[in-house]
Amino acid sequence: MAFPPFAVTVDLVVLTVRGDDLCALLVRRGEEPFLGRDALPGGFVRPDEDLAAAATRELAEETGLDVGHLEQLASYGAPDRDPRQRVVTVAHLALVPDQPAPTAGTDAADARWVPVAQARELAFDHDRVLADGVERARAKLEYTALATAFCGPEFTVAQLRRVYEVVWGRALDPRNFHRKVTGTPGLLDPTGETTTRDGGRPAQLYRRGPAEQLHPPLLRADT
Amino acid sequence: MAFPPFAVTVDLVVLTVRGDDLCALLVRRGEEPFLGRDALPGGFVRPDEDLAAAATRELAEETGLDVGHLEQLASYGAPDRDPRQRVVTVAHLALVPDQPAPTAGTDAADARWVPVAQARELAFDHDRVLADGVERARAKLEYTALATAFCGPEFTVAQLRRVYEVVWGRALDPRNFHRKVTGTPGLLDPTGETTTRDGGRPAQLYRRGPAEQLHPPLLRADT
DNA sequence: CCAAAAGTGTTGATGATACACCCATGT
DNA sequence: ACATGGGTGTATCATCAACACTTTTGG
Repeated sequence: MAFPPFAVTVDLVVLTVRGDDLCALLVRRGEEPFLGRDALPGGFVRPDEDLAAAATRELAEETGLDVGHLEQLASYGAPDRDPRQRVVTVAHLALVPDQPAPTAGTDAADARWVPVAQARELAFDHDRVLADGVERARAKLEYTALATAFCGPEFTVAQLRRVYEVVWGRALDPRNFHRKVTGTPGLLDPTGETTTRDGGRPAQLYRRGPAEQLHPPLLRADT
Repeated sequence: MAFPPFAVTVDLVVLTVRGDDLCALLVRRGEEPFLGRDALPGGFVRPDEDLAAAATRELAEETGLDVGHLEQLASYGAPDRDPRQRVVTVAHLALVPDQPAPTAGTDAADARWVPVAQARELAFDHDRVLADGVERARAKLEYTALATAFCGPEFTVAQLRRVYEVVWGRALDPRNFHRKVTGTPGLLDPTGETTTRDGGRPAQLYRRGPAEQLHPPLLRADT
């Protein structure tokens, strides 16, 4: 059977919360096309490899990161998106805890975190892919327990709230947020430990619980 | 540059509401592999064609249907999903109004509607793809105006409610549903016309309005 | 008149927001 | 003592489920 040959790649929108910014992992391209421009990390899918496996492998290669969460985002296959040949890319979204710096991996020694608000003029159609990934992350925080993927294995309610505030760019009431998340059964698993902090009352430490969905959802509407 | 060659296809989960069932469009395979089994309609992406364009073209070829809504669903690319060669398929979800029957198209003269509850043992990994499409449709009815895509250009509130009841498999209160949808600004656009009906008070006819999102959402939870 | 389906009003429960207030720690 | 941030109580407001009720047609 004759069929048109395509190259298939995976690209990764890797997001984290650093300080006051939602950041994406970008690599500087070392070859044409788009030489010198920033791009999302990614690479070819191997002949015997599933799409999810390819995404996991690329993420491990580009960064030594703990992966909080990895899911398929969408596929992009405009005929002219790569000037060399016909390429369809299956983009994936990864949410990871804040790491000191992405450890230099094999593919991309110069991978670095860039606030998504400043990530512009990326190679290929990666502006669009990044925007879709950010929008997906914002939407999913509303009704899933995904925000915990941005935190380390143990975290306080205030750290979790910080994630929501940074991703949504909106202040939340600490009191109501606390009641909401501690009142959702299965969301948070108290460790019994507390943190020593710089100048306030110590906070309870939690691990993420078994709940995946948030019911009822947290809303980001202005109202 | 060397890269592993892949075939890329689009597959379509085409859903409609017929009577008391949510139905999917299936075609009987006329060749190996999976000869004689049911499958989702689909085909190869052409060399100069976008993914969305390929989905639109296939949908037009397989059916002469009015397309209420078409969106990308997900991609599937397990190495062994097609025994002949490495194929990655980009599945799309289409919601269409109830049509008397899919008109025999070029590719699939025997395309037909099958209730999703009875669609089993499909070719390739299409059981999984269909299940993902149905779940996506169910979820999106909650917070978008997508249900109108299942209706014709003009419809009554009761017809729209019927869509929700069939897709969710759950009875809704007619009074509360009516208030909810007519009270959401931009969702429904009254035509001023009414229907003549079999034995009750005539209903107002509506067209779908400009609103895409439902705020607040309609919930399908049991509570 | 009666049946059937459209559409309205009202009520009690539930959840969200806003904010006053108390608790535990470092300096 | 007091600043800082963690955590609780409570009033007000919006929304929802439930259901009695009225309206408009066909037989």
